[in-house]
Amino acid sequence: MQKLYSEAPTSGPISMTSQSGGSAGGGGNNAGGGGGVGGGGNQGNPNSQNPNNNNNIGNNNNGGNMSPLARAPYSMNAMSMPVGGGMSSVSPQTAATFGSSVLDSAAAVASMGGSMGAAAAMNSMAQNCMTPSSMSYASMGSPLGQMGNCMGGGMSTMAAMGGYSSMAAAASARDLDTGSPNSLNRSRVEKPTTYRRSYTHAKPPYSYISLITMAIQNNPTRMLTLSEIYQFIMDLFPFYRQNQQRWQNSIRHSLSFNDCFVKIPRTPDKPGKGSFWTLHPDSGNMFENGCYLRRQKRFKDEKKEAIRQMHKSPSHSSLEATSPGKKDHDDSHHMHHHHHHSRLDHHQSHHHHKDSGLGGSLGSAHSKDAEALAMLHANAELACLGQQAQHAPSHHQHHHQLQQEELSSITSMVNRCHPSLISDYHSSMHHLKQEPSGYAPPSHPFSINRLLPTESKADIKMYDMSQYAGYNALSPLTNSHAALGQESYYQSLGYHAPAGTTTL
DNA sequence: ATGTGTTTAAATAGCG
DNA sequence: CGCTATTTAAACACAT
Repeated sequence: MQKLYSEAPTSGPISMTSQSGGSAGGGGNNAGGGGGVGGGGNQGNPNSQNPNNNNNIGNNNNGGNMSPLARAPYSMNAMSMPVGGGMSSVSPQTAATFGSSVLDSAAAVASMGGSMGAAAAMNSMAQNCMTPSSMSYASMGSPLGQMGNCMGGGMSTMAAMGGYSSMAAAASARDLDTGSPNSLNRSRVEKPTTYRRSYTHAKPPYSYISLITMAIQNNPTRMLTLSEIYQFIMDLFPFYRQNQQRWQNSIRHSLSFNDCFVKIPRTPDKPGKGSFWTLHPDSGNMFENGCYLRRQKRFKDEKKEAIRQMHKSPSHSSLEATSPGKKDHDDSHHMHHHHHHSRLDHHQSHHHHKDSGLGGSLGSAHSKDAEALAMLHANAELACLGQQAQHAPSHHQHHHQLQQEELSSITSMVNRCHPSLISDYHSSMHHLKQEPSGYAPPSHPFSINRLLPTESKADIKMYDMSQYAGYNALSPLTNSHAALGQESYYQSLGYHAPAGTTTL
């Protein structure tokens, strides 16, 4: 029984022995900060999960106005559009694209998607290329969709599953939308629509790591600034328009704590706030098991790990740290992709030099490097895929069938997404992979089923489904993507836009 | 001041 | 039920 998600970001009863104390650490001087005491008790009463209090602080955007109710449940429709309740939080570009608040305009959805029943559409798309028209929708610029590279088929599969038929969508849309942007249905809202409310507040079934990965993967450059990551998440999931302070802190923590995320310094020619974040080239498909809530094993960068180790027990000389083959110990034993070194590593090693004082992996960055790097990543990811497919997870026999399917869907995604990568992709595949034969397994491990409690499957209600579907099938990005066309879309993201535009 | 990053610590939650 | 991944809080360090 995996839990679906909790209502409030907070979560429960945190008992916490309040006290904070120990200042343990302190340590790390070098790297950043360090310090403090940690854990601290939560100040206020922990249990109160009222999402309301706190945050929103200024962070701007977000909709201040959205009352919980106002916030539409994201039905697919809602999802499909950038945003909800007020576009306030939506990125300018996106907003512009859509003009008015989407949410309300269920109609829009209907028209747009009309049928887009996600599932069907997606699947078919995956298989072959789509016609231009289908492409628009399916082409999934959807975050999830594009995640294909690494997040993999899983996401897309899920989307497919979602299959909330358009009717479902329609229905919900219908309710929600009263037409005017503000109409937030006051009156109706009041009614005990608990369930609906819950949607709204429902926490997406993805870990922060998944979310970050989605965000990064979704971007053509495969590099995002912190604030862009935030924005992506908020645009996609209304849930995160609340309690920003809380989850954003978590995001930050995730970024620095997990080796799979690599920080790339901003180049002088691109002034701005923080650095760029990207995925470690070797991180591979961290969600190959199809679970976006918890990976089986955390990805660890050998070097960093070594350093950490060293840090801990200085006794071990640097030798160990340096030796490449080392470390695996702790986790390696079972599974992983790790070394199939091929050209990937090559690149990688080639690239990094300095990096943060520590192990430095990746970090150079001369503007073009950035691009190169992005490319590199793309390649790496693709390659990973290939590899993955190749020697399938021998370890856990479950998902093997996936590969084919995954591969093909990914292929199509790749084609759709980064034209420039296509060739690379092919060559990678060439290298690492045999060609897909297309047989499609009747059911795959990545299915939404895996995300739902078995027991409750039976009672999954339509809205539940649509909720999931919403997460995957359509996204603001998808639409905008469709509407603008990739290039424009990229630009709209501000990668080439005038300074300031993008980076909030 | 505020946003970014790091890091410690503790609580919680998936999963085998 | 145990192990460990993830989430949440907080304290800092730094850069803008």
